[in-house]
Amino acid sequence: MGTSSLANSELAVMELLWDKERMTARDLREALYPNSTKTQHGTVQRLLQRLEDKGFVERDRSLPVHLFAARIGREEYAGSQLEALTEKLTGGSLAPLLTQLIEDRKISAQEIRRLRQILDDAKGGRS
Amino acid sequence: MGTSSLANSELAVMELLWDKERMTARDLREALYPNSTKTQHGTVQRLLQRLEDKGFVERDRSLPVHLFAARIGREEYAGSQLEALTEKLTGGSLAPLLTQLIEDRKISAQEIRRLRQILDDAKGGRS
DNA sequence: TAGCTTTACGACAACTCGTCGGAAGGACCT
DNA sequence: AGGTCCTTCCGACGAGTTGTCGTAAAGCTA
Repeated sequence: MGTSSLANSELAVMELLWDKERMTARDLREALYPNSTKTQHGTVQRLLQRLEDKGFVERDRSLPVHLFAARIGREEYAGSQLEALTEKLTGGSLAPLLTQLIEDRKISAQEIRRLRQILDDAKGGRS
Repeated sequence: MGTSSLANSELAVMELLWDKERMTARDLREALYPNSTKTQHGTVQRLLQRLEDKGFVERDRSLPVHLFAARIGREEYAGSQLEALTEKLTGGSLAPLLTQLIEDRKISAQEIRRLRQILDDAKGGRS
């Protein structure tokens, strides 16, 4: 399904949840706004609610102070974004993008080796 | 630096320019809106102007009827978008994304072979 | 009860995107 | 010259998104 995409502030929240697994709104506020004026509660709550609406965040309401957790992993999100990108631009094929990055020297030799390794494993190791 | 990104209608224009190399606004209007009411030439002009502002399109003003051409290729754009994506989500590394796509079976065996081929060529064939 | 924290939500400004409409100018024909 | 087309140029608008703010309601703790 079309996993929608994350805006900047939303991504910042997700980054924290990807690192810490379970946080309260207060934890997030303190991490995002070091000198937290009181007004920024609302901002964080707003972000969390929208992320919940979009299905990116899970909210544990069993306690009065809710706990938030990422519902989709960073890799999973990154993968879906990459898929959307190839779908939109190259008919779903990754090859042209990879070619371009290599031609532009955006990929190091080490990264190339790593990618080869991944592809080799995929070839042999399908269940 | 940061090549900004294309909205849907803008992408539609670029797709045409990527195919045809040089077009007038009229060509574009007819391709985009088959039953072109008169009002839509403004829309196309608007899109073209914004694309020109963003640096995606080049406008030849030497004739009264301007000629438009893509200033960045599809592959180049796709590559820059992929680069922005990895930069934002995985610290610039492509490996996690590739792993994810393979795990989710989003990449066919044929595509995997193709990617391997590209990587092999890159390894041997650097100038 | 008073005080503090938290949730829930309405509202807002800024921005983007796609679209519309109209002013201005040039080319061409009669 | 006048009229008609076509084109460029640009202001504006409605809708949607994003980040923010303010505040009402609810719940705990003392």
